[in-house]
Formats: sequence, structure tokens, C-alpha cells
Amino acid sequence: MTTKTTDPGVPPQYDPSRFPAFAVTVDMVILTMSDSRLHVLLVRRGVAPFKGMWAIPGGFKRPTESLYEAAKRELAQETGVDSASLLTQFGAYGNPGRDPRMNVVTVAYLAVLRDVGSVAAGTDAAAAALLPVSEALNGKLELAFDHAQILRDAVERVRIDLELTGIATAFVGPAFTLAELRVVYEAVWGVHLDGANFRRSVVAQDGWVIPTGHRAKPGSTGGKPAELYRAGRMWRRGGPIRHPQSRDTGTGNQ
Amino acid sequence: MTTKTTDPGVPPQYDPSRFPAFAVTVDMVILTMSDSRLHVLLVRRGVAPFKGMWAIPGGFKRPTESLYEAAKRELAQETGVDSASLLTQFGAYGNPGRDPRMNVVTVAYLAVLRDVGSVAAGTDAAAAALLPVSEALNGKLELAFDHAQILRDAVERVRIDLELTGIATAFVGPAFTLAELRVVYEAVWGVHLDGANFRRSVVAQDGWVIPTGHRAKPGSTGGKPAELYRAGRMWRRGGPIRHPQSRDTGTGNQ
DNA sequence: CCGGTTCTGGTCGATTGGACCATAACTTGC
DNA sequence: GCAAGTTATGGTCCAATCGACCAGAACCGG
Repeated sequence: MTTKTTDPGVPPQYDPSRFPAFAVTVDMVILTMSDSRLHVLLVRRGVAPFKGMWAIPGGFKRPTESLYEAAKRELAQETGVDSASLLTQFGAYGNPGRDPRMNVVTVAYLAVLRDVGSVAAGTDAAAAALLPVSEALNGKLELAFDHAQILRDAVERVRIDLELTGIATAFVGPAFTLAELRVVYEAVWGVHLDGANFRRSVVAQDGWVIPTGHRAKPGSTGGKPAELYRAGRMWRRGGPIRHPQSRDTGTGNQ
Repeated sequence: MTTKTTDPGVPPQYDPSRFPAFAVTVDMVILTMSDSRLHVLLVRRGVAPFKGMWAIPGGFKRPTESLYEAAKRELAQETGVDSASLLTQFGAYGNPGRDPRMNVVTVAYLAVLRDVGSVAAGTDAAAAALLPVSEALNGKLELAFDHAQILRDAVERVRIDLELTGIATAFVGPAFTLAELRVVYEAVWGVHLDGANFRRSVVAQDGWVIPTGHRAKPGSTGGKPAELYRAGRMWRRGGPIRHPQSRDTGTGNQ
């Protein structure tokens, strides 16, 4: 519940009218695929604390908006993208001292974008950059606050949602080939998937991808032109592709 | 990030030193198995707003503790249980007006308990009760604030975690039979699982359950005494049992 | 002792997953 | 225009798994 007024064991010093005040912020982990690798949008801090370090974009929640609306507003401000393909809340962070200036609780959202160009255009190019997630998590980049942990949790959430929902189509454009879609799974999971088997699993699912009549033009290296698909409906439970190491006797995934 | 000081597009009215103040609370959905059904601990509100309605227990976060510590402290206060088998954060809720008195953002935790008796003993029996989740979600009980939504999300999280982690052992006691464990899956998912196949899947997993040498004594209806197990280690990805409807062509689970 | 109940191992067919091969349709280079 | 390389896409096949069902073992109550 919101107050402890019904509990007889409530300490008297916690009068609801004198609650401790917090700042509530919304942070967004903005992920996209670039060059067959998972990338995250980070901004460089210009002031103390953590001046010069990379950080996840975010901002204050206003009392008149919901957390989701705050995330959508901040996403539009930071990237210029109005309708995100996907905006999922995945965690709240409130460790004391995570912001040395004040008591801050932040609610973290995961945004999956497909249009890399507009991301770079919407924000200040000097202060923001799309960086590979692997570099941000391997300690090569120093992240401000507890943003390294937030990013780790976001990537873990993507890995899970990739298996549970149709989130993979959020990474690709409105029309895509199955090879593009397969790259999403391979990059996020760090595995190799057979193209033929992947195709079979995906098209066997009823309405997840819908074939457009058209075909993509091959890249510079040639090859048979691939059929173009568009995203169908999503699933709440059980996507078409499942993680290879997560179903056998368990010696590899504990 | 926590402040918008690095973004050139930040509105000037959002000076970090004059952030909007929120109360931050921690609410706990306390679930347990009773009579082969999923139950939730609810407290009855004694004061306005929502006087007389059922609510999820919770309380204010203190600036000196983390969100997890706040949830653990409140859980101990409400139920007397010191070490919860499981305490998972699953969502944050901050819709404007969700508490008519002030701006409140709540972080919701899921607690899975096994000892029903100590739960009822730790809190005031007149104001708290273990109620079936089905009744709380079917509109039979009126829940205060947005607690119906929070409870729905908690149950959905349990359903997912049951498939992903070893959360099922948190519902049963320190020594349990495989039939008890199977009841957890059946109650949460609302399905029927074959006992023999369930046993095979569970014992095939390496160290998830560990057989103690002993056997449970049969119930009043007789039957062969079942072997007793204790919980082994948990999994991060891919538990031994998977949801029956979540792996076929998808016509039933969209 | 006997019927009922529960546990536990066995069997078997259908489905699935993954490795591999073959062919189609495009590219570039000569 | 032709050969060689590359990619897409369909086919085949074997092993693993899932789920339904059966049978025996070990307990109850009467």
C-alpha cells in the first residue's frame, strides 16, 4: 500500500504528511543494431559529478505525467524519435548515494530503435554517441552513477524478451529480410543460428512476420535477393526462436 | 542520466536544485501456496482514502537504505519473516493521482513465502488476510489505489519466472516432495502436468533438487510414500519445466 | 486381505531442433 | 557473356524431447 496507516506496528516517526522527499528520474537505455552489433546511445556529461564520463540519457519525472509518458517525452527530446518501436520499463534504482547531490530514485526504460540516422540527428552530436554495448560493459568506458549496472540489466532484459516476445522486429526497419532479423538474435545472444532453420521457425509462427511481395536488392557481394517481410503481431509468451543453450541438460548455462 | 545538465536542449525550468519532490514507497506482493491455490497477503485499510478496501502492504523508503533493503525491512515488519525465499523487484508505478494525497512513486516487489502460519502470526490478524489471487483479480475484492494492476503484474511475473528460474522451490518448504512442487506449477499456470513426466524433467536437471534420504509419510488417503527433496541451486535461464502452451504453433497463447 | 490412492519407472509415437546438402538467383571480375 | 563467389531458400535426416499412457510398488482404510 501507499501509506502504513493500517498497520498497527508502524513507527510513529513515519507520519505520511512528513515523508522523505526524493527526486524521481527516468533513464532510458536506447539500443539499436549497427554493423551487426548491439549499440547504446550514451551522452557525455559536461558538469560534475562524473564530469566527462558517459551516461544514459534521462530526466526528471513531472508530477502531472506517468512514468511511461515521462520516458516517451524524454526519448523524443533526446533522439527526436516520436514513436518508439518499443519502450519497456525494466527496473528501478534507488541506492543511497547513487547521486551524491540528493536522494534520487530512477526508473529505467529500455527503448529499441531501428533508425540510426535520426538518432544521431536528434541530439547534439558532440555530446552523444552510439557506442557498442560490449565496450561499455567491458570496463573500457567509464559510466557515471550506477549506469553500468543499469545497462547490464537492460541487456539482460533484451536477451530474455527476445525469447519471450516479438521484440526482435523492433530492431529492424519497417521492411526487412530474415537475414537482418537473424542478425539481431545472433548479436544479442552471441550465438550462430542456421539460416535455413531460422527461416523455418519464423515462417511457421502464424502471423509474426508477413511477407510483402517485394524483394530486397542484394548487397555489393551479390547473392539471391531476399524476400522482404514486415512485422506482424507480437507475442506475449513464447516467441518463435529460442536460445540454443537454454534447453539442454544445463551444464552450460548455470 | 540523473540530471539533464549535459543536454543542450534541457528546459531551463528544470533546474536540478529545484526538482519536483516525490514520496517513494515500496509495496510487496506476498504470494504463497495454500490449499493448492495461489494466495496473496492483503491488509484492510482503516483510514481514507480507500478506507475499508484491501491493499498490498508497503511503506516508505528511507534515504539511507536501498530499495531492496526497504522491501526486506517492510517484509519483516509485516510478516515477521526475516529471510524471504525470494524477493524480486518487478515494476514501478507513478501515475499522477494514484494517491490522491500526494505525488507517490512506488516500487513493487514480489515475495514468495512458504510458511503460511508465520505469515498470519507476524501481522495483525484482524487487518491482514491471505486471500486467493483469483478472487482478488476477478473483481470480487476491491483493491485500493492501483493495487489491482500491481497484483496482476506480479502474477504475470511469477508465471514467467516459473519458466525461467528455479522460483518454484520458494513456494514449498525446506523439504518437499515432487508432487508438492508440481502443484506449484499447476496452480500458477492453471494447467495439468503429468506426474511421471514432471519427475523425469526435474531430476534430469543437474542440481536443481537434491534428494534427501528420507521419505514423506503419506496423507490420510494412502499411497506410496514420496521421496523428499531439498532445493539445490537456482537457474538464471531456462528452468526444467516449461509452459505447455508456450511452445506450439501459437494459436492458443497470443 | 482387498480395493483405492499415490509414487515411480517404462514404453512409444509425434514433434521438434539442429546439422548438412542442394538448388536458385544474384553479384563481380575477366 | 561466362566463370566463380555469395546469399537465399527449400529438402533431408538423425537425435533429442514432449506428452500420453501403462504397469508395478508401496502405502492407506476398512
